[in-house]
Amino acid sequence: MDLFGSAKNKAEAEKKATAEIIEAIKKALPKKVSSKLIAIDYPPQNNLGDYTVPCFLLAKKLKQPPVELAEFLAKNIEPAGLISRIEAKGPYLNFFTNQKVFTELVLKEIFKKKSRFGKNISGKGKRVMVEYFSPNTNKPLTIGHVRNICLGQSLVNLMKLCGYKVIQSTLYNDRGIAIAKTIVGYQKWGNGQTPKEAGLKPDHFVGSFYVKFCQQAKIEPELEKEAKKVLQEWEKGSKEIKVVWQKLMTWVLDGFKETLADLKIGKFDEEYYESEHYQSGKEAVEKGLKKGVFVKDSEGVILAPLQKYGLPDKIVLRPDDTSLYVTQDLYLAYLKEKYQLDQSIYVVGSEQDLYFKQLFKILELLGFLKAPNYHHLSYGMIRLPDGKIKSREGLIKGTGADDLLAELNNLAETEIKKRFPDLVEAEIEKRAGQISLAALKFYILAVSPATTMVFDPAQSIAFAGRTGPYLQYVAARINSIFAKGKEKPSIKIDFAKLDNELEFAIVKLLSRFPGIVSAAVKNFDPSILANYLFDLAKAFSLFYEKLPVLNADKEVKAARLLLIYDVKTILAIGLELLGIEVLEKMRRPAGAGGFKL
RNA sequence: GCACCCGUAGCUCAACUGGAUAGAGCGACUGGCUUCGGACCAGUAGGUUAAAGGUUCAAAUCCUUUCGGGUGCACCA
Repeated sequence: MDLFGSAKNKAEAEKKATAEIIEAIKKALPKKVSSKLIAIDYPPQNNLGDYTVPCFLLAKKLKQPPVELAEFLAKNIEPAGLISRIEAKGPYLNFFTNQKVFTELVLKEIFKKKSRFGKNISGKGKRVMVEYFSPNTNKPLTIGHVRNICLGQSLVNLMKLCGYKVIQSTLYNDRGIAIAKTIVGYQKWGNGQTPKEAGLKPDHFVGSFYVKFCQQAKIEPELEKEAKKVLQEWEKGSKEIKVVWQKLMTWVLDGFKETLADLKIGKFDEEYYESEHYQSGKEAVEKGLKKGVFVKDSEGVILAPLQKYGLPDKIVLRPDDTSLYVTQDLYLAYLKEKYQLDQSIYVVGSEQDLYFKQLFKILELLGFLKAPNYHHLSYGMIRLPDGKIKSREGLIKGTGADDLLAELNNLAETEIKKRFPDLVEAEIEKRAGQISLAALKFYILAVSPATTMVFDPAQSIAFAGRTGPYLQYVAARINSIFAKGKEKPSIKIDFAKLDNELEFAIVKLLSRFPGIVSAAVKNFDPSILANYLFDLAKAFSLFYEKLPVLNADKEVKAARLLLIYDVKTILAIGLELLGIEVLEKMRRPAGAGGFKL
């Protein structure tokens, strides 16, 4: 990842500073060098400077020791424009910017552009489909699905900010042996009951039959055969089974809708159902055969020979012409053609890494998109401290999405009541929902996707420290200052008043936001943004602790109001990109009475 | 058996893809509200980056080997 160099998307101040640095170095050198050799970066610590150029590459090119070169450059570059001071520190050439001018550029730009700050055109004119969620429809959702949804959602938001036209899609895996098992379970033990009659959330109700089937099948192995038979009859079009199937699927999807609503996830632009497409996959296979992408072996199996690409061959159609999971992904590629996609992204767990390598190769051979335009956003699974979250035997307590949401909601309510005992019930509920969701989403999104997360239902998600609620809290505090001060921020201030290092640390972080957005999109990794937002919030807290805003001298106050206003702007944009709500207040509204200090 | 991923503080995770003294949060211990919101802030302890070699001016990062964990591997979805 390159948070700096390759990001064309930069704050004005940063653009200007880097251009000046490159220019100055080139001018000071006796020989002409390529700009590529001047790799500007951020120093590891604030006191070292604002920008740094490690001189190794240049030194090699110029055949000079890096330390000497850095010293030479430090002496021979005259600070000008945004650059106020240059220091050689070993082989590093460190640049300090003019704090006042830099601050002015950054704060004004954010104030003027608001949510357009951070926006860029890297995706302009490009159509991209992000397929995520894609659940099996035989059991309730788990925390794993939540990770998928959080990643998909924030990636969509980020790409939209970068100008992409994004089509959100999902694929319901509503066919297959697991569904057949659920049908058998319901037929055997369901007694024609409805979820309502059973007093269960519909997806949990349906899932209970799948679990019961799996438990019972261990004792009665012949149940497995029964399920196979049901699957065959279903595929042949048995009316009787279709009716049951339809009923169960409707329930499950209703249940999913509730969970998605709890997670504040909106509609998908395109919802695909495997049951509707799996048979059409054969057409896709036919086309592939004609193109020579697939071959039929002696037993009548149709496969894609992929060994010459370093991948195992992939079977795409059984000898009896029945299709496989991959068959329908091929068909979907034809269906998706109508969107004239430039890029297609699949958010799916890392256990499918090989599958997607094969799929993308096949799709490329079939003449769809070129390889780099397919991307598998692969994420690690979520495990319990002592193992994996198994879903066949039913969910382990606390790992189901609904349980988890309810549990977090309770925790949040308790926290709120502890702090504000006389808040009205409706307000407690509302805030508990917003805060617990922030905690969950940030907890998941702050970890880079590839990491296998270890999750302990009892203690993993907290509300203090490096958490979603902390970020909400910082934003709420800033709001609070404006509510109390009753003054609007303005850019007609004396920027020289913002001369504290705590303030400049914030300004520098603010200036990096556009690059952070670019990096998050480029790497398909929202955790870059999540971690940045925490750093920004933390920098604000440090400032807040030491320097008063409302009680400061008039001019200082005006300047600081603009600073914190811009912090709030970026926090709000960033949190929204992560799918996290910003709260105006986290405590009882002033004037509501009865608030005890 | 083969392939891919992973191993960083007691725990959960970072580390700008090879750069400066490996950083946060939690937990532990200590301190801070007559001052804009204590879901906060400050401080202390905690590391041979699984181990051993190698490449490099520079390695948690790249290569090799070993150990440990995970995930896949053609007619499941």
